[in-house]
Amino acid sequence: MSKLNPRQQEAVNYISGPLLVLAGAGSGKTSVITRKIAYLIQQCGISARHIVAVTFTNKAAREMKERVTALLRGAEGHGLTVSTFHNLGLNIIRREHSLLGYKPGFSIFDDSDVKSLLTDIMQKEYAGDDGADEIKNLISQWKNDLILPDEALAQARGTKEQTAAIVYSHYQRTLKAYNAVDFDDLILQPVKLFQNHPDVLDKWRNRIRYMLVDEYQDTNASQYLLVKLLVKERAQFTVVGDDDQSIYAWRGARPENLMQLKEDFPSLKVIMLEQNYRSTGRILKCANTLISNNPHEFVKELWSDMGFGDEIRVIRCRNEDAEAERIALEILTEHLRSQRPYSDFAILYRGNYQAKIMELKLQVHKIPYRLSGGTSFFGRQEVKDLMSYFRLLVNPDDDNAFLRVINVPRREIGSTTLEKLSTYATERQVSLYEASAEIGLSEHLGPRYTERLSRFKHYMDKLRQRCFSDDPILALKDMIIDIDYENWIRQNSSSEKACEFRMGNVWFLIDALKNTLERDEAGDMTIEEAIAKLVLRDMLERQEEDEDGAEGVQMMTLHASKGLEFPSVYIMGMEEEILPHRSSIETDTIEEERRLAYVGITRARRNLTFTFASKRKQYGETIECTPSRFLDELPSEDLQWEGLEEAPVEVKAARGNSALADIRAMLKK
DNA sequence: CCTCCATATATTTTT
DNA sequence: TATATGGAGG
Repeated sequence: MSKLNPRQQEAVNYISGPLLVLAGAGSGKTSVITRKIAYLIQQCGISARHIVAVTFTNKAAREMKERVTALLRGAEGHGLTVSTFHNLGLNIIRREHSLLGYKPGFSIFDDSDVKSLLTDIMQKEYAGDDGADEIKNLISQWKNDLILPDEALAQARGTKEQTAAIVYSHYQRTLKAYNAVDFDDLILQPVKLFQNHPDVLDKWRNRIRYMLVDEYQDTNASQYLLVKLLVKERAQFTVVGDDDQSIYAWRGARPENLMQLKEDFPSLKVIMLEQNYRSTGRILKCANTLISNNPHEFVKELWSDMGFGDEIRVIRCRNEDAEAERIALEILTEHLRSQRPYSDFAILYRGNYQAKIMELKLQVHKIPYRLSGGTSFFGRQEVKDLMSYFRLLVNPDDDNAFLRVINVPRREIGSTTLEKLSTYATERQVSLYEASAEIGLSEHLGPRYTERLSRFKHYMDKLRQRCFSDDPILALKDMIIDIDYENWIRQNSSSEKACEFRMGNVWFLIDALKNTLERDEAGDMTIEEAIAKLVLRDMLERQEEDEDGAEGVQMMTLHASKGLEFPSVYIMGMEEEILPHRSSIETDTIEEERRLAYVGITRARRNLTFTFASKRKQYGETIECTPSRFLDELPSEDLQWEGLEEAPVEVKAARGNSALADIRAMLKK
């Protein structure tokens, strides 16, 4: 454990009021938070069970918990809560579900569930499904801003918003009927609960006496309100954030919450952490210069004592192919020459689509790599199928899950049968599952079909019983064999190898569930909870990580790189329309793109390289590219340009300041 | 119910 | 240009 610097120490020791820590990139904010938790417990006599630390990702929460545990002895940390916002919300809803009108075992709808439900609603009610994505975003925005369906309808402007508001109210009713919540509800519902039931809020306030919030600049309106409600009056909290690393505004994050804090808590103390323990001086100089182009409320200037370091390179390439080739070759030679492991290198890009060529080039040169992001594990068919089975088991009202699994594998229940079942269920005001075995159904359907439906229901009923009385994991394993899921997968796979892989995912999921149940310290985790955790991606990433010891070049989007660090960083596609993304140029919101570039730069410990292509194939046609304006904003004396061979002789001679202008002039021709 | 061809469509995504 | 989705037809 390293010593804290005076500012960090101050942040740890200040407990007499609300505190905002503006922690620059690499300034050791996690140390501050973890040390502070230990301090609160060991020096201030606050019991761990009264402390709550919130993060945005499971990974951050896990890491934090591990580091705190290392600082504590024995049972000191018992009852400490370190969780994500969503997990905290989930726990609140679970404890108070009846007040909110949910039954135990409620489902959590992920993005794809939400989308399919919305398309369904729109098709049924409004004949047409154009812009389901847009409507989904609008609804999500409303929820993040704590706007309920009625209010949304009242304030909707234009036909699109009005339709969205109507769909919203319909959607919310349907979710309730399905006994389900979506991700946004995990925050919104607790806030509503606290607003409407002061007694319940008091109970939670008494439970949470000190609160710490990480990545505060990423909180949205409802998350902030949740924090505010919980800490009120007592105002015992520490929030840590960095306005310069706010890159999720498009997702509802409100970096202005940092300012808001000052107004809501006049006694707020602000501490800035500017010493960086990660990068060379030159990299930080670059980062500082770039970000100074953004308007600022608080001005930070990162510095470090890690030496000035190498020049920052900017490499111009003929096209996107040459760009990827160049990066691959550089990493290869650097790895061979200096014996540095591949995991020292990271390749960052703006959009996932850029990863493809890069991946190809790395493969050609047999360079191992790890790609994060892209199609998620949860997007896979077999995972969705299985998750739907799990969900239906703990929540029979989940029609979405029912529809997904009813014909997986084939049970000869076609669309006509389901339509009739659905009409009947709506009429009777019960779930599809419930309706499947009701006597009255036979008036609408022939015996053959009612038989098939009721057989399914009875099978699931029996399974549910086993899950709750017996060993649930064993029951689920048996289920997979019972329904001959492997055969179903085989039929739907292109090759035997693909089938094996997919069955691997199935057993992996079961394993994750098993571990979740076993690793629970309190030992009282139910399958409902375990399944909910699975939907929240919790307990899954953990296994993924320790599976493949992380050897290989790291490839990820700039967004995904936040919070990480690498000795050598390559940022590719430094071009107008890519790094300041086209739409952000159009909507005049390049500040966030600049922060994105800033995040990328500050990931690098020692070496930083930018690349860009002068020509690029896009949607079938070749287009000329202009180097990113952000390159212009960097201190030119610290940049070393390469790849200007094709440039006119005089340009070749004139490096530095005028180089970029010359390339521009040349590209114009 | 499944397969194939035409057509549209092209950011970032912690949960 | 590549990929995903949906409709038509077997």
